[in-house]
Amino acid sequence: MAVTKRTDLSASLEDYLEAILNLSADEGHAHSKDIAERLDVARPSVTGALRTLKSKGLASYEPYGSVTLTKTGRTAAQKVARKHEIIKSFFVDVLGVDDQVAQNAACKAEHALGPEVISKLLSFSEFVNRQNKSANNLIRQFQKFFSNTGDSSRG
Amino acid sequence: MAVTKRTDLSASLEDYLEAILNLSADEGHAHSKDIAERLDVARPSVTGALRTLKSKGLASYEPYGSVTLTKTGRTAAQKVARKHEIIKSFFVDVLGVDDQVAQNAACKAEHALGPEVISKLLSFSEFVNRQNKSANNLIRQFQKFFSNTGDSSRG
DNA sequence: TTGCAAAGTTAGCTTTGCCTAACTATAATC
DNA sequence: GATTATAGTTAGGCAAAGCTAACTTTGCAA
Repeated sequence: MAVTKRTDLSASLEDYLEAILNLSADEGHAHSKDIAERLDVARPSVTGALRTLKSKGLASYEPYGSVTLTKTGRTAAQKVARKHEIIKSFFVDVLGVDDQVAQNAACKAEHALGPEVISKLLSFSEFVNRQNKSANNLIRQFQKFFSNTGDSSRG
Repeated sequence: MAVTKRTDLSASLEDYLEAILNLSADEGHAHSKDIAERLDVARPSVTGALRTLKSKGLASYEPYGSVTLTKTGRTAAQKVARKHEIIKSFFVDVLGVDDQVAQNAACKAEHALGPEVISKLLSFSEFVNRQNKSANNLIRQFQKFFSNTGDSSRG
């Protein structure tokens, strides 16, 4: 098996990578200030994180310059973003969780779930979202089932 | 709405609570040393955590004495343990994830998922594990579907 | 009953990740 | 080209959570 990661990234650094990736996609560039806003963090915290990302070879960045991801960094960021998408889509499409709640939960869970779980979660969503009548029907049944038995006081 | 928690617990403190609860159930008592072993942490780290739990009114504990949970502590611990069970059972019974992998993933995800998601996840597992033929059948279909399309390199 | 091993604690240190206050660089406008 | 707002950095600090090394307590066993 190929060696993919030498050092595991912290949840925090994964968040920074994801923010840079998303800002680059949404705005065309990732400014330090925008990263701070997106992560709801003070500007000096971003400076520090960028230094760390650079030292790990994940981001290209010069003081007062703009931020881009290296190839390695982009790959890592995409992995996190993909997890996020998969988890959120499962929460929304299968479980019927509210979009904003799903978004927040996915933000946290994306750092907790490894490849085995993610892979199966994705397959499950795909399976269920297929033009598979019985699967679709099952989800509709579930939504109905939930509205009878489930309520938020059970959490 | 009733006030349930004044201060959110860190993931780490939740882990300690859960360990104390589980040790008490499994062994009849929770010794500091056993908590350290279960959480794979050094003994002094446990001393510190117990002091914190005590200061928050979650554990009863005197230096060199034994550890028990207060009523509040037990409630909090049970909430965490219940999340763990729900998540793990979903991973194993619905997704067909390996038991040990599911166990580890649940350990981490239990700190990330709030009541809305947990509640729906539970209902979904219940729904699927019912003597509901079509649901059962669908899960079997999924396992088959997965073995064709899913593989761990997709994570 | 003494004496020793195991359990628990203290002291002191490290890392991570965040903060505020204050300084510097940049770039935009007059 | 000087001025100034904005972006970014530095310095210094704090809290959480862990660690090791060394000390104290406790309880069992000879």
